[in-house]
Amino acid sequence: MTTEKLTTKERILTTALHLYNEQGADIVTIRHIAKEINISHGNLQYHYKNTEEIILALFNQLAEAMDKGMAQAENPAIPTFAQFLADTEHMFSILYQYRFIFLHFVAITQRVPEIKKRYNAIESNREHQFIRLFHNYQETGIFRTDIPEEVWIDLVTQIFIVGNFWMPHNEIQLQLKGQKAVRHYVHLVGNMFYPYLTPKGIATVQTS
Amino acid sequence: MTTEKLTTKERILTTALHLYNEQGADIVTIRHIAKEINISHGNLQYHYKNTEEIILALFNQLAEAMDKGMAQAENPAIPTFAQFLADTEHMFSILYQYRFIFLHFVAITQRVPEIKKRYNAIESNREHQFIRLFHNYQETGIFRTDIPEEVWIDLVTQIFIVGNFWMPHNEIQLQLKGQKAVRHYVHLVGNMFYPYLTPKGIATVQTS
DNA sequence: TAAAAAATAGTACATTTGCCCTAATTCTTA
DNA sequence: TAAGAATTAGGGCAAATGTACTATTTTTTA
Repeated sequence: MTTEKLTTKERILTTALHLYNEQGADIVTIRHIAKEINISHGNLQYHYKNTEEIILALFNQLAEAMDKGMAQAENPAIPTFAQFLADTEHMFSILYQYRFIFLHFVAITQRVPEIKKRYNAIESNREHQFIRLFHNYQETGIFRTDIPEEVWIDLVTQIFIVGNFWMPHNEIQLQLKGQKAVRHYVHLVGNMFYPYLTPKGIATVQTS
Repeated sequence: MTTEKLTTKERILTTALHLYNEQGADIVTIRHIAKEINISHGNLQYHYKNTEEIILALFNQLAEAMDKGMAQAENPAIPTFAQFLADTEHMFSILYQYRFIFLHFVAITQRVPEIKKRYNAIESNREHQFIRLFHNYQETGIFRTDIPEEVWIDLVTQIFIVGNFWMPHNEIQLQLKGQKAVRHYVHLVGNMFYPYLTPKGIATVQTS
């Protein structure tokens, strides 16, 4: 990382992200953020008219990072199950950096409707990716072929629900911090697939 | 249902529940609720010092309804998978009536910490119930016996995540209303179990 | 370097909200 | 029925917040 001076706009975003993650987007106001970086709230408002714009800018950062991660996971060198889990961990780590969004997901999407649209578009993409991946694993004999298509589709939905809401679940039930939380729920995702594996698939997973 | 006059306390709770579900607990204030039922906010405050007390009272209603539902599901006449899904539907319907809690679950538990404690206690109970249920189904040959214990435990966590967060997921992605939403996610829960079924188990499910 | 644009600081104001308090009214009960 | 308790209405206030606005300083650029 370079140590160039950050622009005010950049400092606003990093500080806002920090405060949002610490205290929640419902509590932190423009004045709080301004105070934290020692600028006037009038100045902050010059850069971002209101908190909605800041949240949207942060979401765009997240979406960009997710796009990169997805592109990377799209064509793995070796398409193993272990690789899939490593990619999932990478994705979950990115999501965790923006956890204030997912801890209050509905409130955020109500406050910034644009986010809902964008997120659903991303997820729709991701759904097709999963279906392709499953067929892939079926062809290589890792996943079972005696399961109705409908069940696979619902499996994708399950993954989405866990993917979007593991942070609230952790907040309420476990309170794990940082990578500990990430790894815990990635492990859970791994186990979600266990009963879908063939005997050969199970052998593959256990040796890796 | 009797048509006796409701007490002010009761009217406050039903009106608050309605407003919370419609507009969200973050927006609705004591003054809003008072206005809706045409009493002064001073009067409302006489009955409930603040909104936290109202929310806690509503949660207690929910907890009571859930307890009853659980007791009913505990010892089913015929322990079939179809019965299990019917019980799940009943539970999900109850949860849906108090959807304002689950749409902003983290915010609610932060605002009324008592709710977090109570809910975790309930869920802990429910976890044991599930494990017993699974063993039961294994003994009757409906569920597979070649799956590690760890995977069953994580299955319970999955069910909890889906059980607690299907409403936010619906709000953001599908926007189904009422029983349509309930049935959709109960069906999803049903499919979650498919790969855990034995061939005999699959036959049992399909004929029902 | 002078003018224009960008950035910054800070003021002002209307609204909302939680909270506290008092007065009036209605309902119980001894 | 009269005293006491419960209930109801509504005012007052401080703190917080979003928003708009002005004035000043710094940076760009022609």
